[in-house]
Amino acid sequence: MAEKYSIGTFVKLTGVTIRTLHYYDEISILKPELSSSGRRYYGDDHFIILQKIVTLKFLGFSLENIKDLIKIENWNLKESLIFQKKAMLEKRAQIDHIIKGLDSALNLVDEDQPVDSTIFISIINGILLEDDHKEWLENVLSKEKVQALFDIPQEEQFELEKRWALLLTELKNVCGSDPNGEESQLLMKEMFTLFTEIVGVETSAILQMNVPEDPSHVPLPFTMEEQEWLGKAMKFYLEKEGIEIDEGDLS
Amino acid sequence: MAEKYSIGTFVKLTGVTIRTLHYYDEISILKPELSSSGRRYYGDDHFIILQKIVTLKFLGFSLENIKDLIKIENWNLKESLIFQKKAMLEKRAQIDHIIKGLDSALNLVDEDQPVDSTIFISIINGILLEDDHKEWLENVLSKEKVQALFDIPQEEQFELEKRWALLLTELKNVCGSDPNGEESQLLMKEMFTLFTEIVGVETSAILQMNVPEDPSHVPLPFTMEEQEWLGKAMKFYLEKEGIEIDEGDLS
DNA sequence: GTTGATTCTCACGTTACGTGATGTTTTATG
DNA sequence: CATAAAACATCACGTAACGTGAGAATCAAC
Repeated sequence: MAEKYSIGTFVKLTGVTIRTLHYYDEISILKPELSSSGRRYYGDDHFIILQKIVTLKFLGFSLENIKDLIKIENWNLKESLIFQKKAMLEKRAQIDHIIKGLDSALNLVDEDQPVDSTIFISIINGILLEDDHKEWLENVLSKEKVQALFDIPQEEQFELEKRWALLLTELKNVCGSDPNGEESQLLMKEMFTLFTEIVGVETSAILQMNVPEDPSHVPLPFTMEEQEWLGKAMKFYLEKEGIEIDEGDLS
Repeated sequence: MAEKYSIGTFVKLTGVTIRTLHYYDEISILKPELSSSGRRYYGDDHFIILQKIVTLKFLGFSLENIKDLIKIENWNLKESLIFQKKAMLEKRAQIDHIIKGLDSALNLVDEDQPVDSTIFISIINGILLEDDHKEWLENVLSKEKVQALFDIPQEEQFELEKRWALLLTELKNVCGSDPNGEESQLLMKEMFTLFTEIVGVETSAILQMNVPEDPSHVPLPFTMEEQEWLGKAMKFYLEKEGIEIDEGDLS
């Protein structure tokens, strides 16, 4: 009953491709018998091994790994399985993170208002680098405040992101006009309102936080000229509000 | 203010490697200015493009895709984002499936009893091919029964898998002894009990189901000889139970 | 002028095969 | 038995996004 199958019939039995069997032969993970003319013949034992291979592959193991797993009869499988599971859980967390980013991105582009690409990228970056931001924020705020910041519901988060994007867009539009003009100053007010709303502390407090020096590359969606203009507008606004400000805060 | 950075300083600003910038230059996704001697110099505009690239890469897009996305100023981003999200959701489902398989695998190897590798593979395969099985089962059972089958809680599922593995192991052990011996027949009884318990119908009913011809390669964890022996043992058992059986049911 | 740091261009390695191109063996048919 | 058609064989290159040297050229500093 020990039938031997040619490679053609074997692939029909197993569902893998001929090339795959060639490859497995090449890397010595599944070596068939050879006829005198060099043709490959597979039997039931090969069938079993192949099942092991595809199953373990399905579980996420690499062929290199599988090679060891089926060679070493002494399956120390448990360890491998645990390791594998940890890796998969990490992968899933990673994907969840990406999906979250995609959701926020979709939320932004969903509006009728087209969003400037630099703003878009800046905001999405902010979301994706959330964890870094969190760590960074804990330098200047209490842990509870930071936690509260990240515990706000998704909807609200979306809302804030949208307002932030809109504000940045409008800022970019008025850039170049009078920094002390009515429009500009209205936007400044909205900006600090948003700041306060997001961070949950007063404007004056924000400016007095001693920001630790760090080169974590949070990209600003503004050109040099725009940043300069922004600096002027903020200065006017803060002066009117009667808030002291050190020189050289706006890089 | 339009500073130009050498590649060395640029990588320190951005965090990517030199090789990456070389590569991006090569595939024309981020082309810096060149000095007369051929050295690369990057400016703020390159910085912005690079931010876009890394962000979109984070969102799961391929460089080929990104190339189009930043070239075509007309961002039809929304479509791409939706597509991307769908892909990611699929990926996550896939990973969830794998994790489920790993859990079952861990549950099996967790026992003191070592499990024969063919049995192990067979069972894990059954779990991983769950969906196929479901479809297959709907050919012979009612939809509700099938649904009920897959709705049983995880713990119970684990329990059944364990019993099944144990049974198969013991069967393999007595293989070769008298198919009508006491031990063999006890195992037969447990086997049909398990069948009944799992599928939820009587043994006689199982054997009368007309199984559709399909080459869905469900691998049995038995060698040819073992299968032959199994056939005999089953025949004895069913005869004692007074159940009719057609010839040629056991392939 | 000489060293040391920086940067350049090949060019191969990675994973698990897909996809031809081209040559040989087996099988089927007249 | 001759010949055509399948089946099967072995190269060998392509994939995605870089990592990792090797060896040569350029730059900044002493």
